[in-house]
Amino acid sequence: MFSIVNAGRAVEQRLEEALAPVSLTLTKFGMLLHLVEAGEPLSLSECAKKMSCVRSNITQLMDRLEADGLVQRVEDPQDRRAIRAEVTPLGAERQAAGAKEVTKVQAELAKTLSGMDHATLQRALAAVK
Amino acid sequence: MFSIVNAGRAVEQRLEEALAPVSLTLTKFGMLLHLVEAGEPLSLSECAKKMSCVRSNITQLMDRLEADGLVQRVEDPQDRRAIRAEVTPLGAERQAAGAKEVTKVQAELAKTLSGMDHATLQRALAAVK
DNA sequence: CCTATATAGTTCATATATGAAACAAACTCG
DNA sequence: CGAGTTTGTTTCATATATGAACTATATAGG
Repeated sequence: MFSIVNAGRAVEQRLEEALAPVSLTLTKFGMLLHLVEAGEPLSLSECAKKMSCVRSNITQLMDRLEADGLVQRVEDPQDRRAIRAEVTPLGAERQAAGAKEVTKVQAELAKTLSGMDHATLQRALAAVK
Repeated sequence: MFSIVNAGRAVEQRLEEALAPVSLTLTKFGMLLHLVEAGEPLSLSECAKKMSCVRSNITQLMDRLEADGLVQRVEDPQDRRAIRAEVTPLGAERQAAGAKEVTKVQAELAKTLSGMDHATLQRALAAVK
């Protein structure tokens, strides 16, 4: 059981290290990825759902992303309560750079797990969730 | 790759939920477990090594464990710089209660993964580390 | 023996996470 | 329509984590 926890943390660590050179953390990269994939500004509540975390966490994350100039808070004309997060050009650029690093880690990991049955592994890990 | 990270987080979450009723977090339980297993007070640096974290983290963790009355800082007569963490009777009791909960989660997880080749899974997860 | 360095712990700034409480805006129902 | 509820965001207190800077002690070499 602790092998699963440790393996998860080890992969996280590797991703953090890979993203550090492009000045991103895994959390920031994940948020940017969701926003880029969505193709449109997402409300902070939607962001919280995508990131599987509570909303107050997103408030803080957006503060940091805005301070980095990667994201901008924009008002929602449809709902005056809502605030949407919009990726800036710099944010999109940074996300793309991060994606390259992540792909590298993925390739390394695939190599590490060569010889294993990926489908079986995938099924086992999915079952845990 | 993200399956591994997610699976790890999911297991962590389940452990946190299982430990909550005995007023422990996974971090606190882990620290108590190491101390109980050691069978003697450990210096805070040794604690950091066991927990695979930096020493400043242990300073804070011990502050919380001491506030909970689960651990006590004791001086080391051999080395006046060092401070050792000693489990209190309450701490030992709490650790034992936590261990029961952890065992339950382990059993559930084994059931979830029944039909899978545990050895293969174990090997794959170990390879990632 | 004294100086240089290493080790032990803490403090501080910061990142990430949660959950409770507060507040505004939107919505529902009688 | 207006009261009560839900939804969206923020603020605060707290837990967990890192790394740099600081202090005290130990230890090694000249």
